[in-house]
Amino acid sequence: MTDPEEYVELVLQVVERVPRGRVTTYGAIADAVGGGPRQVGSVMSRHGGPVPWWRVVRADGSLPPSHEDEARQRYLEEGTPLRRSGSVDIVNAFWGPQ
DNA sequence: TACTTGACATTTT
DNA sequence: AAAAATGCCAAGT
Repeated sequence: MTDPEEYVELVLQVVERVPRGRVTTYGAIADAVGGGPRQVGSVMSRHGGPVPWWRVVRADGSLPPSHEDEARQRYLEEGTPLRRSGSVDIVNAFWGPQ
């Protein structure tokens, strides 16, 4: 059941489903596809290239520690609600797996 | 089998 | 508000 390859596909599909201008969290994805948030993050680091990885943020709205600057540009272009703290306004921008 | 590591989360200092 | 400590899950060594 759920081979590693399938698990990766599930995660990537959820990310692709995130609407423009919204974001989701690793925990939400983990809750939807199973496993733990760390596992989701690991999958993203290995196979998150071709998907809008900037729409996936940490639980408090902070950006991934590896590509914040890139992600911030995307947010400015897409009109994602940002906070003065430099993080995403997770309260208004959060999108959960439907 | 045991220890270490990692795009995390939550609670406590 | 920011940093450290603890818990969690799976994979690699």
